[in-house]
Amino acid sequence: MLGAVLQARDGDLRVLLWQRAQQPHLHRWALPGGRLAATEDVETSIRRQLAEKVDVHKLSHVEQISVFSAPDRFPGRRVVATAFLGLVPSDIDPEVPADTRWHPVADLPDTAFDHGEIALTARDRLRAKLSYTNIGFALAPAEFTVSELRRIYSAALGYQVSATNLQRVLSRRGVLETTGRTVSAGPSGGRPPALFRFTNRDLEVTDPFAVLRPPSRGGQD
Amino acid sequence: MLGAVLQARDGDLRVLLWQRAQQPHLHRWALPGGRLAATEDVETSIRRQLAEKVDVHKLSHVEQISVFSAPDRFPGRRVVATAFLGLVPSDIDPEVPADTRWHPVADLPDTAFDHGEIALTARDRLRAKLSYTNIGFALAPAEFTVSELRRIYSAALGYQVSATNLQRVLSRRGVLETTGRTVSAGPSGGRPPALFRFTNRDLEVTDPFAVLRPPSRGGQD
DNA sequence: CCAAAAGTGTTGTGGCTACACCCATGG
DNA sequence: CCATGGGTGTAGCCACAACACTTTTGG
Repeated sequence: MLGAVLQARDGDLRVLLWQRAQQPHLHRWALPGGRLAATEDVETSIRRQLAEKVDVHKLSHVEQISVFSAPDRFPGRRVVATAFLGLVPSDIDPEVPADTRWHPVADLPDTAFDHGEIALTARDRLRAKLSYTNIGFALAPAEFTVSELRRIYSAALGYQVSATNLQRVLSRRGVLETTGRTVSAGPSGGRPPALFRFTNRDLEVTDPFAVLRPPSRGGQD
Repeated sequence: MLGAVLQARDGDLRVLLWQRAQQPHLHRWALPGGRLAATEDVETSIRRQLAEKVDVHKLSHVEQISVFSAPDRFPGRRVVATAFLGLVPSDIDPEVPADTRWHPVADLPDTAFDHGEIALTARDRLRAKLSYTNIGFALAPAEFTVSELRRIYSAALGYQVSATNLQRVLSRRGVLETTGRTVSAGPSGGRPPALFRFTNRDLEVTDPFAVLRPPSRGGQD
């Protein structure tokens, strides 16, 4: 039961890690997690673990990544871990314990066990879903300017995206809508930006990317 | 540990199910599977289970679907299942036990526990991957005509795909290649079809569907 | 020579990137 | 009035679906 909690922070995509104080893997950085209790399903459990151990209460999105089960992944005894991707909006700053840090996923420290690999898998899953779902809602505040959103997408994807096309793609898909309000311009002037929000804060697939799609007229399934 | 083994058979996408002979869920249809042994990882284990129990030795592709963990999914005690998608090429016909059948996924019988839901999840995963990967190799024989491939894709997707465009999309992506050989025409005449094969029999993503893709010139990550 | 099936040529379209251009503000 | 950042208009591209057309066989 491990959670790769990701957030767009300071221009990078970061993952929450804590530094181990005992053997094995003393001083290495690990993903937070814990054991499944008898009356929970796995998603409930990982949410509880993250709230209790690292004060992350407001995961805007949680999904399963995979089960990691190589017999030698944990020294001594057999440990099978179910790994999760969790996302935190960029305007939230949980009060994490002293041994815990947000590390850039692109520049991980020495990680315990296979936790580095898990973090990278979580990042890749997020990146893929940014393209074909509305999952950006889980990284962004409730309302934001297109510039802010651009910074978030750039951090998560690892390259600069154009604000112009970001707005256009998400609007065309009906993912983004304007609030009608604007916020005042920055200290160096410029036109005051409009505030936007995501129309839907549940995950939905917005680009079914079905090549070989069903015939346009005629029977479905 | 459960395997949803799918195959394109007789024009349908089918899943291998066996009929339970005891309580609970007497006479309902269940996915094959078993328990994880101490020295295996989960993929090795599901391959072993399927070979031992239903004589499926030649899974051309195996991947994890998800962990199913609702506390009440199994009556009595808590059972957490890791579910897999397994694929069998259409020219193989395993000698399955007497209590086992290939059921169309679109028309499932009464299933045990949540196994029906798992089979549908597996089908949806396969359908998505047919669009953006070369996963067709796992459903097709080593060599085949475009017509045969069309039948396989149509069965898996649940709607008719055009042979013309199927060949074109897969060729453009470099997924398909001709063997140079042809096979003789059918009883009703017609031009003898060419034999094709997949260029690669390992899973690869052929359409990265990255909207918001990185700038064409300039810095990557 | 005709029906049937395989395979190619070609047109139109939608969604995207790139970039030029216009808009609204602070100093 | 000009620098700065926000936002729109538009051209071009590319992968695809659709369908007309050509090719090659059996009878």
